[in-house]
Amino acid sequence: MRIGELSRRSGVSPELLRAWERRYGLLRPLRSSGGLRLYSSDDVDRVRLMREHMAGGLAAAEAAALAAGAVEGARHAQPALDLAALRSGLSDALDRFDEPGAQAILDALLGAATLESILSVVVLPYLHDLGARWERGTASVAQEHFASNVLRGRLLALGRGWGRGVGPLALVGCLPGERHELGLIAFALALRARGWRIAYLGADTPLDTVGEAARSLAPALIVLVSSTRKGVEESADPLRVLAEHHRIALAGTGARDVAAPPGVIVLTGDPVAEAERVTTIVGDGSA
Amino acid sequence: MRIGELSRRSGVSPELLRAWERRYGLLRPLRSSGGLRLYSSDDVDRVRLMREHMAGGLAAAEAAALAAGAVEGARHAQPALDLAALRSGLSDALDRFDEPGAQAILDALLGAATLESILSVVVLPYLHDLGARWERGTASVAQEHFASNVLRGRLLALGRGWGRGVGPLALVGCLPGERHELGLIAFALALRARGWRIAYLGADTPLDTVGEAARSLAPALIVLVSSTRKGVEESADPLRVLAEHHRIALAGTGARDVAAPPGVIVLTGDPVAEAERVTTIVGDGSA
Amino acid sequence: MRIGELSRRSGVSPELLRAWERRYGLLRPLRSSGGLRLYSSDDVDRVRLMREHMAGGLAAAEAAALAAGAVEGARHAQPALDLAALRSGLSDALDRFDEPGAQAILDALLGAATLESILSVVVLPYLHDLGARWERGTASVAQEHFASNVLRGRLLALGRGWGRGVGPLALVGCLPGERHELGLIAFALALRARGWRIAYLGADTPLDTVGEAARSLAPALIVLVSSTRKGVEESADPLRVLAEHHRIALAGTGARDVAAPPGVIVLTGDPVAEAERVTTIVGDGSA
DNA sequence: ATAGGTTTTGTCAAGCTTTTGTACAT
DNA sequence: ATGTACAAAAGCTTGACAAAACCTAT
Repeated sequence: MRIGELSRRSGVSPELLRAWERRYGLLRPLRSSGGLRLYSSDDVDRVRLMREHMAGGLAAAEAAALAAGAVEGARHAQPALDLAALRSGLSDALDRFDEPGAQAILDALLGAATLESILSVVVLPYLHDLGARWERGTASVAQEHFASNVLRGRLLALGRGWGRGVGPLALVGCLPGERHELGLIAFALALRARGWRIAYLGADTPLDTVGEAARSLAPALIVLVSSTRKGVEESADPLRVLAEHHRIALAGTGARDVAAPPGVIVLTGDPVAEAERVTTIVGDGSA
Repeated sequence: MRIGELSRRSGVSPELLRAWERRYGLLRPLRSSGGLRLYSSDDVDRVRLMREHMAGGLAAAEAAALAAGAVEGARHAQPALDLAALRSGLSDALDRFDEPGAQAILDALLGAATLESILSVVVLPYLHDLGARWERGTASVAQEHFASNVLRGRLLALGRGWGRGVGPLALVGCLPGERHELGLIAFALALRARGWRIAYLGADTPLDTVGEAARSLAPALIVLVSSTRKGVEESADPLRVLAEHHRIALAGTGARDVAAPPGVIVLTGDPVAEAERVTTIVGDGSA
Repeated sequence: MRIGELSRRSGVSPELLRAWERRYGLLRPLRSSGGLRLYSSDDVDRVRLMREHMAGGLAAAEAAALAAGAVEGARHAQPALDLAALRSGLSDALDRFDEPGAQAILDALLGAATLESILSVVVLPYLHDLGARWERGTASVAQEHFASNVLRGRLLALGRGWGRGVGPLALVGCLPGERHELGLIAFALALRARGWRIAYLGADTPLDTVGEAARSLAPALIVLVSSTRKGVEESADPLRVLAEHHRIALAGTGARDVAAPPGVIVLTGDPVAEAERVTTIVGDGSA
């Protein structure tokens, strides 16, 4: 806003506002191409605060120093959308086997936040937490089954049509024995958001099955997930063979600290970040 | 649409619209073969947004930057499920009599969101908006008919089989003279999602027909809708009689501020919320 | 009809009708042997639509483009529905790893047929056929994985919110070792269509997990599925224990010809029919 | 606080083109 | 029926202008 509007909102004359700027540096407005001062709504707060301090008896110079600093501080204390609260609400609902409640929270999330932030701030941390509670024995297997199925249904629905388009094709699946497909779906969604096409094979996919599909689809990338190191080691030989003909990425906690066959990209970070990285790698190489 | 129509809809003179385009790039209309500017309905929104910002005290240049940026920004930081965009897409498709386009958007919505949120965030607001436009004369009767028929077909398809099952039975219909059944269908779907069985009588149902049906079906609840107050008042006497033998709920904007006969539940809120409330009431009473 | 009649019905002068034809191609009348224009009743609609659009403020050129397109669109939108053809189309699309194609067919199905008929005429026979082809070695494991995941995502989306409501609660899951959950989902959907609430535990659920969930949810029925006889036999003992406290139904081809523990309902038919039967049994008993 | 100059923005005008309904001659 | 013509309405571009708001400097 320009100086007139700021004056109206704050009750301080334009001349005085300019004086405060020159003398105390209270405000640092941007300038238009013609030189007019352009203020933000923060500046209104700053000016109001300054007036309050002066009404409280402070000298102008002191009031300005306080007002300039205070608004900076307040800025950091305001969360836009309370993702943390929604995450714990989701967690509670799923623990209670409350499917409608969980769906309602997911609706709210999907309508208000980006897919990526939902994945990396809500869903993936929730899964991680559920896994930890399961190991400590404070979450039951039934809760884990129930929650997985609710989330899986929802995430798969978001992937509807992910095979369509003109982007590079990613063939995605879990290594044999691996049953946790939520991380894989999250990864596939993150790839999809970057323009990839997805062919989804799901949980517990034998490697010769992957090979079969790869022969007929000729994907630009094969993504395999395993949450256990053992799963990766047991598949080491067929992986090596597969890697001779296709570009392969290996993800999941099981892929860490494993000697990957040559040519296999190891993805150790979170799905969203790694999807970005893989997109860069493949994009540079092939396009 | 051409500049004159945009001017009429937005309340901004053609000269000014051209000036805003030249100076701030607020709009980027297509051109006809002869060079005339052709605008979309998005542009109406943009201009309205600009005027709102100016009414809020912003200078034209800043207001334009915000209005143009709002669309850009929405595109960049897209929520996973952009309900607002889908709603306006639906609105555009129906305005254009583009039935396949509308169906595709409904497909996408049904795949990704809960029926409830689709009803309360997309369909019902759309109906409300259509009604408002119709009153202002900016929507034609043909458009309203077309849109109603597409939505009614789709929603009724979702209700297919809603009479089956084990839940309490709701007998639903419109009061005599009432022809807008979409709100009623939405209400019935929300009840169905809560386990009710539905017997659907549709638009413009004489009350003795309702009485007959009620005698043979013994419903746990009769839901009647009227969008006009007059409709409710004219049916006051037979309603009173019906209420002696059955539990009745009265919904629709016509039900507001009306002296309801004793024993009649008046539902003034949106269908989804009221379906929840009614379910609680009846659930407490009977189960 | 000739141009005079069309003019009378549509309220547009013959000269103007000819101008619209020449300029915008709005109508393409047949010609009599003498060269007179011959119109169909569709053309009346087109002209009326054009006038509606113009009344709505659109310029003639734009109105004509919309009117000509809308009638085209409406024509394409009503092909009769051939379930058998759609089923084989679905099968082909899934065999080809063509996810978008499969989704489009599912869209068409869901828009035009009841869920029940889709399940019993398309999805379940398709699964049966896929199993048979797999045994004969004419379908690959990769195809089966891919198809299962597409269908599972779609069916789970249809079940969204199935935990809500006032109906009896069914706790559903696959027996340990059982990985084919599509039949289970179909069964759950058929129950839901009859007013049941569903708590879904998914594939490969340990029986103590089921017991845990049952203790906290107190379901009216527990549904367990197994496609192999071996799965049932191995779980015989814990099943007996579970049956002492809960009403249990056992479904899937594995449930046939097995000596069921006392009190366990054995469901040997197709999911839709058996859902009906179970609803009758439980409905008679409790309501 | 004032003076004198600058920027911003809504409006208008002139001269020409496009669009579109109607009319007329063949 | 066809083709052409015509005129009113609406639109385009360029350019200008004046009031309001804002700038710097004194």
